[in-house]
Amino acid sequence: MTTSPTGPSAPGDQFDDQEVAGLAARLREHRLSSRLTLEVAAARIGLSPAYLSRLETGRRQPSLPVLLGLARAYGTSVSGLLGEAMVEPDPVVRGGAIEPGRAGGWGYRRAGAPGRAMQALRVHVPPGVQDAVVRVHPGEEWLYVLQGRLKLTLGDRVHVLAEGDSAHFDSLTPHCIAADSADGVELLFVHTLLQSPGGELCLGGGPAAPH
Amino acid sequence: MTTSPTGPSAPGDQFDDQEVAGLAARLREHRLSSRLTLEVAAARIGLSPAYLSRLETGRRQPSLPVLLGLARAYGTSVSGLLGEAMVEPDPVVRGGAIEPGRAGGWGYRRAGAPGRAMQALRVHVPPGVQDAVVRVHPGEEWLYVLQGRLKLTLGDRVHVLAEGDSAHFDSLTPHCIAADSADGVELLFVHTLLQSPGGELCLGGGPAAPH
DNA sequence: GAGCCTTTTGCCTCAGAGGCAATTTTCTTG
DNA sequence: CAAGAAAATTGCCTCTGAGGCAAAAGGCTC
Repeated sequence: MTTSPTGPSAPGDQFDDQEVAGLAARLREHRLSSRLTLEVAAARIGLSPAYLSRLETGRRQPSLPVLLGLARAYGTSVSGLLGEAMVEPDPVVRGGAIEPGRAGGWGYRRAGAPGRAMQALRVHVPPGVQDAVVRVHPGEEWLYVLQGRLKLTLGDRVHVLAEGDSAHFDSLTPHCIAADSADGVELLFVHTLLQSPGGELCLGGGPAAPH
Repeated sequence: MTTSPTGPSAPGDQFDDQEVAGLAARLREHRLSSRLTLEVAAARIGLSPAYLSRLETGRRQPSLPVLLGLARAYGTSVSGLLGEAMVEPDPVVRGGAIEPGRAGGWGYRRAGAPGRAMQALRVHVPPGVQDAVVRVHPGEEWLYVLQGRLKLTLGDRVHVLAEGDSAHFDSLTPHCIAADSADGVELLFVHTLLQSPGGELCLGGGPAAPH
């Protein structure tokens, strides 16, 4: 296709859409956010730096194996690389939402206005306080580490974020956080409540430690 | 890749996994479940029947455009065709250097995952650069000053925010921002496309007040 | 057996994937 | 600002393999 000299090619001749265009940008984004040079990233994936550069500038289109390799290397899916709308293929609804419990010992203060779809908080998580509760609720969450190191558990993966790192995830992903540094961790926390079913995000609970 | 005559090709040389293998079967499945002949389906997608047959028997691998065309024609996603586990994009974005230049003198770098309702950016606004454009759009906006002083105009009021201050307002409020310090201002910027009435500012200095 | 429909295969072409090496650009550092 | 190093891009080449066409198999029904 695409070629067919005489080809009327049926409806939809140019697939070379946003998707493919966005791919290049997304590839670069992924690599940069991991602070990798072309050389390092390429080696890791099994490509030449030159070729990777071409992919990131949209001058080449990856073959399927390469595409899969890229997705794997960057810890994402092909769908993610293509910026594809996340179409849930199966209508299966996973097991019930877990009621958020309380974890004590955190201090926080509102950093945004209350009563909105989006909530922003500045939170201090003292060391040693384990957030044993796994949270699951609708909406989106974003956080940014201001100071210290954060241990963020998403699903079954544990990420350690340093100062300046941020995370963005679906609140439906079971998640819990804890400090990973001696004097706790300071972070900004923004979340949306797409349909808030009474489930107010309960960060505080315990005695609000200052700062 | 795959080729590289001398190529050690790093870890993970055979991407030709289940995914690619399954693709063939899935293609056939999709076509048959629609009761289409190769000829009809191929015409619809814009391929030759022969080639489609080869794809369905795993003797060829589709290029990216073809893959997208197939997904579209069968009303599914690439991910679906590949039988990919729906892997959420890596939620962690490492902090790092801000890309200079882009967007009218501003430097910014995505701090959250793309393609979501909520977008997070880390922005550096150089001094002197006036954001002449007054923005108005649906959604909510939140920002946090990491460094420097920010002049924020909301409607007809001008606010000056210092380090640690944040603002939360409705994007429908005409707004524009500028640096108010010699070496520009560094800020975190989160916005949603959701709706919500009202709009206020939250000045906050240090760590603070509880709940 | 002959017609008809669908799928597979042989064979060809040529675009383009992908590597290498040289060049240019960007970042450091004196 | 020049010198050097590191990163990114580009020129050029090769050769795989995508993808078309047309002929060759199966599979029907009559």
